[in-house]
Amino acid sequence: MFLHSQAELALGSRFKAISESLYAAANAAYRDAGIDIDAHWFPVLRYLHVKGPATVTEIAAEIGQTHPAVSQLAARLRKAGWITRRTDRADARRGVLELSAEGERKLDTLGPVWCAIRRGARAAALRGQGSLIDALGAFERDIASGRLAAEIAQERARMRAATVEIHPFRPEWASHFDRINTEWLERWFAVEPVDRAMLSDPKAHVIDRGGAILFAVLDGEVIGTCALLKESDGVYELSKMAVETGFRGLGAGRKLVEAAIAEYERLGGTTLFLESNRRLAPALTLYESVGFVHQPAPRPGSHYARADVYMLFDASRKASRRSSGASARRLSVG
Amino acid sequence: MFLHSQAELALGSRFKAISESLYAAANAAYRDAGIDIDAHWFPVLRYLHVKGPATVTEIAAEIGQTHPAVSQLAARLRKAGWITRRTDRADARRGVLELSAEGERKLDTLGPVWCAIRRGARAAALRGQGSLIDALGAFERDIASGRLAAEIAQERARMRAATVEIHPFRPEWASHFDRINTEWLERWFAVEPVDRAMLSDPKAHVIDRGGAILFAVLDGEVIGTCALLKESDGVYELSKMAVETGFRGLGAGRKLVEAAIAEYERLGGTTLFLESNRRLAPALTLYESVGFVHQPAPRPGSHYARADVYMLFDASRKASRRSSGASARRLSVG
DNA sequence: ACCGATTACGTAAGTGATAACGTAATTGAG
DNA sequence: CTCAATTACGTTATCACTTACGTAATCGGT
Repeated sequence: MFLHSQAELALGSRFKAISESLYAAANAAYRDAGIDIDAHWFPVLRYLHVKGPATVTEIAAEIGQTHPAVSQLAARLRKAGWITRRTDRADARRGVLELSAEGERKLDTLGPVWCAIRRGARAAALRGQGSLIDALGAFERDIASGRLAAEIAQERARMRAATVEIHPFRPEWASHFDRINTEWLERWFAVEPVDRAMLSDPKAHVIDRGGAILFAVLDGEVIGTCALLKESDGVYELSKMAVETGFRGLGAGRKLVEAAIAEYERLGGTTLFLESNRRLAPALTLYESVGFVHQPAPRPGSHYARADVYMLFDASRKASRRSSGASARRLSVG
Repeated sequence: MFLHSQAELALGSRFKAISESLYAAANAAYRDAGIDIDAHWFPVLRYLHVKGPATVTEIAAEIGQTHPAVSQLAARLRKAGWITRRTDRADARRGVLELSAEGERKLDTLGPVWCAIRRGARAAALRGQGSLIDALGAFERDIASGRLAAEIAQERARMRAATVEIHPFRPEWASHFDRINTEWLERWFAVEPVDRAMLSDPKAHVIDRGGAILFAVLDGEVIGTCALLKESDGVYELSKMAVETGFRGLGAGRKLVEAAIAEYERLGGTTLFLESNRRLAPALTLYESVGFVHQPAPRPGSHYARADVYMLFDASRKASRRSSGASARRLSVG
C-alpha cells in the first residue's frame, strides 16, 4: 500500500486505521458474547463500573475526551437504559451519571470478554518488537490477516470453558491482592491505614502472622481474593473478600469464603468472625448462607472505621450443600 | 489518566488519540512553514504528487480509505484550488484527479517540511523500545510533553538553514539512487531493463566501468542523483539526473549537472552527451543553460525507448556564472 | 451582600470518516 | 448483439468526535 511507503509521514492515518480496526475487533467479541454494547462506550461504562457514579467533566478528564463528547454519549447511553442521571444535591450544575441496575448487572459479567480482548491484543502487541515503527507494522499485519480477531475469539472460548479455582498465596500475586481490594475500597469507602499496610505487604501482615490468603483464579487470571487473619490463638478474621468487577456471577465469592472456612477448620480455629458494612448487601447474603450469624456491631476493638456489621461463624449452621458452580447466585465483594 | 490503567483494553481509544495528536503536530509544522494545507490531505496530495494523475478509486485503494472519503476530499481540494478533475476519455465513468499547476508548485517545495516531520516522528518512535505497548507509552509521553512538536520545529530550522551539497558515490546510498530514479521513471515513462540493471547495481554498471555517480544532499538527506556513464574512451553520457519530489527549487539539479560536467572535465573527456524527452521541459532548459546543444534525435544506438531528445555538451557555451544558490530557477528531473 | 470570575455542561455547527444506495458506463458470456 | 454483472463514483444519512458558544450555578474577594 502506498501509505506504508511514506513511513513516519503517514503515521496519523495509520494510527487512525488501527484504532478503527481495534474497535471493530472488540465489537466482534461483544457481538459474539451476545451483549449489545459498542466499543466506543467502553471508557465511560468501564469508568462508572470501576469508580462508581461520576460527573460528565470528571469522566471526560479521565478518559481524555472533551466534555461534549461524554455529554452526547451519556445521552445515548441514557436512552439505551445503561445509565441514569440525577442532579447533584450539593451543586445543581453537576449531573451525576450512574449505571442503571440493569447496566451494572450486564457489566458485572463482562470480565471474561474484556479479558479475552486484552489477551488477544496483548499477544498481537507483543509479537512486534523493536522500535514503534517496526512493532506497528507487525501489529497491522496481525489485524489485516485476521489473526487478532481469531486470537480474541479463541481466548473467549477458553475463558468460557474455564472454571474458577481457588489457590493459596503466591508472592507474585501480591499485586493482585492490592489491586482488587483497592478497587472496591476506593469505590465504596476509603483505603484506611490498616488496609494500606496489609495490601502493600500481605506476606508480612497475613501469612507470616499465621493467617492465609486465597486467590480465585479463572484460566490463569486472578479475579478474586480472600484473607484469613490470625487474631490470636484459635481466633481468625475473614477479611479482604473481593471479586473483581466484571467477574461476578461465576461463584468466585462463595468458593473463596468456603475455602477460607475450610482453611480455618484445618488450622483448628475456634472462633471465626468478620466485619463488613450494611451497604454490601450481596456479600452479607453470602456470609449468612455459609453460616455466619449477625452480632451487635461494632465489634469491640474493631479495626475499621467503615465496619457497621459484625458476624460470627457458627459451624452448625454451615450450609451442607456442596460448593456452588455455575448456578450460583450473583455475589459481590465484602 | 484512567484510560491508561486499562492497558490493552482501551487501545482503540489510545490509537485514536495518538492519531489526532500526530495530525495536530503535522499541521503545526505546515502552519509554521506558511503553507495552507491540512495533514488529512497529505495522503491524497502526496499520491498525486509522486504518482501523477489518478482516479478516485485508485487513490482510495492505495491510501486505505473508502472511495467516498476520497471523493469528498477531492471536492474540497478542488474548491481550494489544489487539484483539477477531468473525465477520462477512454472511460467516461472515471474522473481523473490531477494537481493544479499551483498545487504542484507548492508541493514541490514541501520536501524539507515533510522531512522535518518524518525525522521528528522517527526520533519519538525510536525512543520507545520493547513491545508495542511499552513503545506506545513512551510515544504518548513524547507527544503530551510537547517533545515531538519541539523536535519537528527544530528539524524544520535545521532543514531551512541547510544548503545543498554534492557528494561522490557511497555504497550505502545505492538504494537512494534506485528510489529517486524509479520514482520519476514510473511517473513519466516506465522503468526499462537497461534502467533496472543500472539502478539495482550502480557500482557495477557505472563506477566500475569508469563512470561516476553524484548525490545532492541536504542536511544529510539524499535528495537528488546524477550519473556520468563512460561510453568509450573519452566519451561520457550524462544520465539519471533526478531531484526528489518536494525538493525542487533549491538548485539541486543545477548543482548536480555542473558537478557532473566538472567530473567529466577532470576525467579528461572529449565528448559528453545526454538523452532525454521533450516532456521534461524544465530539465531541458537547465541542460541548455549549462552548455548542452540539441542534436537530431534519436542518437544512433540509443539505449532508451523514451529518448526523443539528444544533446551534446559544448564547452565553449558553458555558462560562466558561478554555481547558482538560493536564487536558482525552479528545476525538474531529466 | 454583591458582582465578576469560574465551573458544569448542554446545544449547535462543523469535520472526517463510514455504510448504504443509486446511476451511468463498461465488460464479457452466450 | 444482447443483457446481466461489474465497475466507477457521486449522494445521502449517520457517526463520533471537535470547537464555539450560551446559560445557569457556584465561588471568592471586597
